[in-house]
Amino acid sequence: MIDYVLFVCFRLTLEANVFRLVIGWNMTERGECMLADERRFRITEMLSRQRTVSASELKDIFNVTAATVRRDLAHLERKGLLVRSHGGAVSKLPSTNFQPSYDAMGRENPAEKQAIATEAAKLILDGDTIFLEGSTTVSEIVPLLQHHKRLTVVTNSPLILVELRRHPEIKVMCTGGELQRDVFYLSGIWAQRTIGEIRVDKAFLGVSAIDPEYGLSTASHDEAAVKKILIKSAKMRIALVDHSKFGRQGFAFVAPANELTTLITDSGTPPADLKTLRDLGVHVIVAGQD
Amino acid sequence: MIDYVLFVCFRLTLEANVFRLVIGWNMTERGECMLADERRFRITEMLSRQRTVSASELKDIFNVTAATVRRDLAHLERKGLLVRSHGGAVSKLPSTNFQPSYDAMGRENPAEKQAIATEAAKLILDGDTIFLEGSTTVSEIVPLLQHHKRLTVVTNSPLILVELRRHPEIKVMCTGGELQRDVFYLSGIWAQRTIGEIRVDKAFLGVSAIDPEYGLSTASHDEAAVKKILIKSAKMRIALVDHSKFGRQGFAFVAPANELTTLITDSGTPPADLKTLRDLGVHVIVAGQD
DNA sequence: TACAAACAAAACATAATCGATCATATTACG
DNA sequence: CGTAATATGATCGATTATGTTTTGTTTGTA
Repeated sequence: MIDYVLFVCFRLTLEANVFRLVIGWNMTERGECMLADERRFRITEMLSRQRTVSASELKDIFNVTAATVRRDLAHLERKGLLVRSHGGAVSKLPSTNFQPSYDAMGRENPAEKQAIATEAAKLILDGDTIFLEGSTTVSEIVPLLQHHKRLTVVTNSPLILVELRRHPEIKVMCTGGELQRDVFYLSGIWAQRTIGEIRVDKAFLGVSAIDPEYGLSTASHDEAAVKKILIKSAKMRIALVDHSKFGRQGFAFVAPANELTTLITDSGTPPADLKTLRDLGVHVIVAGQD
Repeated sequence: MIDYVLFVCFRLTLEANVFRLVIGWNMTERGECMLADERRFRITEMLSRQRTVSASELKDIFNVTAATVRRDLAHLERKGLLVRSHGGAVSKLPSTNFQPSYDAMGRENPAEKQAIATEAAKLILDGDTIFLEGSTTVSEIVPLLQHHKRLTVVTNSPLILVELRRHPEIKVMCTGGELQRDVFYLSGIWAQRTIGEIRVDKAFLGVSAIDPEYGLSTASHDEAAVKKILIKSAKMRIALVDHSKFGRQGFAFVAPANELTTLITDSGTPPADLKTLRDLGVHVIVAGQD
């Protein structure tokens, strides 16, 4: 009898307890009345360790309905902390170094990104000095530089550096800095200083979050600092933003949208956002349209 | 009584959880509650390591049917991450594509270089701050850094930078500078300044020409300038030199041989040269000997 | 070539999950 | 006290993920 009780106890508590241990709870702390914010905080805490969470697990842990879990995840998705997927969510926290995040998951919307990069490449003239910032969209520009003459390219992305080895006529410079490996991006004091010392004709910015009113923002403070200086160092500031980045606000503010000279996006972007940007004086190019 | 039951319960769950942790499980890895996204992520992770995966293998690993595996692979193929083939899939990740050209670059004496790099890695201690200079021999050290703790690596080589992304625990910094694409080496004023600002425990120098009497030299003036500063910035200066570099004099002088703390070479080097170096006070290690 | 075994594609079934909507409870605030 | 705002739960049709089955396809071997 006692064995059976123990067994049932074991089964019942096992699942939930794993998570409680993982996220640092102990048994007594869980009250019946948990605030929504508290719950959401716990979710982000889990995601900083786990990469994914499943909706049904969360339902059991917090003793709420699936609807509430969905609302929580939707909320956190709007804040840019995770991406929802069927059955749960995937972490988007910058601090989480789950290995091939750049290699693999940065490959979303390849067609849109390529279309955007094609428009961007059209803006580059022979003899230009340009800055290519580390970002999956921006790096798509590199293969399109075949036929440009006398180009100077400055970059803070090791990947772009490696890609550029195929273009012997291009003069290539690297900013240096500390490697943020989740995004494959050099930042920090060295990057800031070198960028501050130069003046480029065109800077191609990767952007992870844009809200036409709030402006550009990003998940990392370091990255924001680099972008700020880059914006000051460039005559033309061209942002490459696919539609999934719109309406988002990241942790660190970069600049108001009107500091951009040009913004290139794809046809999936809400027309209202495009209009707001144009009213701010930004030259908006929509790739994949005539 | 009930307290006792609860206590035993808790003990049991605790132990089960520890057991899980020990054997490397976490919840998401367990077949029943794995998100599709998680599975696909794992596949890309595998592909970044081994270039190909077999469908039946994946079926067993994830405890799903072949149909699901095929759908996953089809999904990843649409994203451009792999190419499907009968019985599995082949990676299309940039890292794996990139590998061959890197291999082709400097594979003259691979066995010697590897042996030299192995000796070099033995000199690296946990917690060290090291400089890895761009050179094919030096970059062989990178895969050997798996088990070192709390390392800080500074480098002027884009290749080493890219290689190091597989070591999430290592803090990585890049000097910046202008790219010399034939040797894949960052040099120039930015590189010189950043190296001048730091102090590393150990610098691993690639050397393209060494003459025990004349000293170290190289083909490019820029490269020589960087090396000179690097030698000043390092407490230990370790040169990695295979036998083919001996008895040569390059265009630009770097430093006399006695500025080296240590020199690692292979067994093909003339004993007379080794003796001269030892007489100068250089600690000479011959890789591939006892 | 013929044949068996493994693999792939398509069509269907099922269960889990999602989105939207409405109802209810709780809180905040005048 | 009443009302608005918010958070949560409940329900239902739509969507998605997965497994199953059937029917080709490829591959290796005699």
